[in-house]
Amino acid sequence: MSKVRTRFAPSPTGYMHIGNLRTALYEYLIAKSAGGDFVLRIEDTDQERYVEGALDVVFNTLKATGIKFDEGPGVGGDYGPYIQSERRDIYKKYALELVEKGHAYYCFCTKERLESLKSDSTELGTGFNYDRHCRDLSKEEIQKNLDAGIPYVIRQKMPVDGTTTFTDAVYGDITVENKTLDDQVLLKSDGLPTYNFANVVDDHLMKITHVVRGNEYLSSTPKYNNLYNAFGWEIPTYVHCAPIMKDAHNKLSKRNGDASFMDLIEKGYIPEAILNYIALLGWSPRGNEEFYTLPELEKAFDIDGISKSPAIFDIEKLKRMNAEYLRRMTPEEFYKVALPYIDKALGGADFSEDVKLRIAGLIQPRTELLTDIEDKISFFAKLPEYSTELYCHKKMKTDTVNSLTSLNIVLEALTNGNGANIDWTSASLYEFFCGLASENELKNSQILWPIRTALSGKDVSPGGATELAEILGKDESIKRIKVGIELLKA
RNA sequence: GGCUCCUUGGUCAAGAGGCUAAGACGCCGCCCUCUCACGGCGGAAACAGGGGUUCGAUUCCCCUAGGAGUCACCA
Repeated sequence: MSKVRTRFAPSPTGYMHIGNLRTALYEYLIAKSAGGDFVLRIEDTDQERYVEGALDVVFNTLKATGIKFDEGPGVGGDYGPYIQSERRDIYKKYALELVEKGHAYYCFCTKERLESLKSDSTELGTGFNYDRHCRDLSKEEIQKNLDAGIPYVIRQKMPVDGTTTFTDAVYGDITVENKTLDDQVLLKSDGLPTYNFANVVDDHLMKITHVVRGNEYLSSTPKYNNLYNAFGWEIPTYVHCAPIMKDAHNKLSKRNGDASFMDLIEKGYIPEAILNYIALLGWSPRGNEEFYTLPELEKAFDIDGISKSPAIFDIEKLKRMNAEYLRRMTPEEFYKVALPYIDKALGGADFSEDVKLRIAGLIQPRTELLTDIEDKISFFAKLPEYSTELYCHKKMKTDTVNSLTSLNIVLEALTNGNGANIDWTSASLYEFFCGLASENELKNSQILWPIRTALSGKDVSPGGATELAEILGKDESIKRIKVGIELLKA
């Protein structure tokens, strides 16, 4: 059996959507799980759709996810060029070969004629198929038209009777009647091939063994097979994938304003989580494990696990997975990815590396998206204005009155009492505050909650009273407790 | 409309004739707890409908319904 080769063949539209990325991932995994090659090919045969900088989007996304291509633009390979617009002459040659063999023909029909055929067919409510007007032109007529410089396309000559059956690795055998097959255009009048043609020619020439693509191509696959057969080429294994949906009725798409890979990164998701999540959208592993690194996916992936029905993209599950990825990082890894967000949250405030490391430790289990960080920790740099309502907490049995009492007790103990020289760490502060509570016949929470509130100025904080105190340091903590006392007095 | 495909909890999904129909996200409850989160435990929640085949169908066949794709000199 020949070496497995797959290809990712995006057209450069400047937007790498999630569905595309998943297709690339599956192609990559199919190749790598079999020790094969993964090829990147750019399908830019439609010059009108070309977008400046689109290639970079493709490159950057693949790079960010770790999906490396073995051949393609920039890295080369034995089957280049890998950009279709640079392969123009190749297609023409093969198109002519097909004409020669009697499987394709010149068509001189004008756009106007085709338009009117089309409008007729919509009126009748039937589908549009080219009426094969030019299918049986004589050699002389063709030559005359060519000599006269009349623009032409080359069309594929479909069989008229019988059926065509093809096998898809996901959907199984699919049979269609040949009479439903259109004599599709292979070579456009601008000399460039259609996708339908370029795709087949390139996949063959590049020795692609597994064609992975969206199932919107399912219905045109019989035409491709007729093309392979006309050339006498080996038909690849087809792997058609159901789409990723935004909801029950709409695909995820740029048009709907849905997030691209890069959008998700900007929203604070990390590439590993995104990749892991989309691998599971439309594919299911053998066991119950859901977390896979790319190398693990290479081992676990199999075509049998690909599902036939569309999958709705669930941002909640992605979020959860992202959170889990962040938690599973070592503290050092987390610190590294979180640092830009931490620095942003802390503004210009002067915090040592050590303190930032400890802040990271506090937020690591509490962060779902990296973009959550700023809001969670900005109070470290600047105490927000807050309402004394925050001191009232039913479960903690606190209100503004006993909170004031508690804060005064704490302030006194910390400045003049036996807490004045306390070792300023979370553990010893915790012990000390609990001691204060029992001395004054208070619940721990009646001491700790007011402190936590005074230190953070927030209803929730990434850590309790003593954890916040340790990070803020003694001076700042006392300062904030005083602010709290003033607020409660007023 | 023709053709093709799809249909298990709200979502992702396992299942490949006999199971109390997995697991995960989300949701609810309890526990843990210096708030929140994390973690632990538990719960509610599904085979689109109807016919067959079979001793027995989520699983095989047919029909219906619903949904999707396609019917371009776009990919």
